Amino acid sequence: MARRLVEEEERRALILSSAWKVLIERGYAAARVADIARLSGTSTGTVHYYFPTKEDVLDQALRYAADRAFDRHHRMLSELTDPAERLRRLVELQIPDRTVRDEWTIWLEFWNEANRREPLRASHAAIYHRWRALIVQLVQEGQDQRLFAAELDVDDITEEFIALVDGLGLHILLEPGEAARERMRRILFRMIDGLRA
Amino acid sequence: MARRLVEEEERRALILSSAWKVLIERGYAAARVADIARLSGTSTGTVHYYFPTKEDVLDQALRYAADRAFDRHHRMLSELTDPAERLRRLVELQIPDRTVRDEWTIWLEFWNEANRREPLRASHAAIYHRWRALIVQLVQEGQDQRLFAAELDVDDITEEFIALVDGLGLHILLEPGEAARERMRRILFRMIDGLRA
DNA sequence: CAGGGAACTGACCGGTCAGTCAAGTTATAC
DNA sequence: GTATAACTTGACTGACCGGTCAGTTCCCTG
Repeated sequence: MARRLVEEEERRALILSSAWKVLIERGYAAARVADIARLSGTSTGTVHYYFPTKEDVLDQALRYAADRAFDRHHRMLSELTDPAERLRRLVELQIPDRTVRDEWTIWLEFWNEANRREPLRASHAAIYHRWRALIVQLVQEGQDQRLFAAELDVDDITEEFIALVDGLGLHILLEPGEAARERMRRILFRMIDGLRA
Repeated sequence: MARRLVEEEERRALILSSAWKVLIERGYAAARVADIARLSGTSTGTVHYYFPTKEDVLDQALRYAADRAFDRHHRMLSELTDPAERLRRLVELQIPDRTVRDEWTIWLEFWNEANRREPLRASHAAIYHRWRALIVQLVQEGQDQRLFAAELDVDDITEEFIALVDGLGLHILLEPGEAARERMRRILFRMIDGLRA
């Protein structure tokens, strides 16, 4: 019986976004159901009413966070048209600073959990697949417009780009500093320049 | 009183290597002192005799693992002389397959914990500093021998190399496959070729 | 060989927390 | 207005586990 579907969905989203905050604050392992309940303004009973186990809430919160990050980046890109410009914007959006620090923390937790549990690994793969598809599209557009060299292997370029973002982002997360951020920008911008036809 | 210094050190090393196995098997958060004790063939009391808290054992096990990995790689490199050859060997040693999978799992745990606790972040930074120094030395040797282009920024090249290894390794860990391993090799070898004078 | 301290043991204590459930509240249908 | 089902609550239970400590064993020294 789907009597209060809208409110029910709001409730779920509220719990998930609380779980997201708890994940950032305490991490997957130390997250408590009571924390999520408190942040949501409800009780532990209600959290369990919507999500059978703690694992369910946290896993869905990880996916929820990744989806939202993807959508946000996707939206930001639609303002631009030039493929190289779009790639550069993508870099800017991911350089860890005070505000995107949280997103990187979630990624670390996601990687770790995905490495341990098959079902989550599948979710993770789906999310990365979407990321790759986005980059592949940008690079292909660049080639179609004769802006990027035609002989480049699109999949290799995509993998290299994402690996560089992940690796550099990770390093900045663990050893922050303006110089490191500047270097991430420099390295990736140079790579993007190298795509030119 | 340093009566049984040798045995004491052996004991500590035994406990640390057990902790290392538990870290791989269950992860930092789910590791139990009782697991470490069982694997070491001792009691939880003994584990606590050598290490005040669980955090102490696990943190030291992380450092222990990182040190051993570094030493092993360092040793493998000493067989070679050509800088480009050495870099390629370094890549080969880090492509995740059945045997180095464990090492990558430890890195994931290390990153995650370092991201949450300042003291561990300092240990992590020290370990990465050593890694960077190793690569910097290899690149500089290449430049000194006129094998690598002199105008390259050594620090940028080093950071790019390590970021690529971390990013690609991470992706293979989470989405294994021969094609992905082949791609990691291809991308990094191409980068190394690009250093040529 | 006796004394003493280092090394070791594992039962136990105390705190934590996920998940349950019985009782209550609110909304809907008719 | 009443019956019914959805939803909410939070006290409670049972499992888990880190760290302690009283007691034991082992080894060294004099």
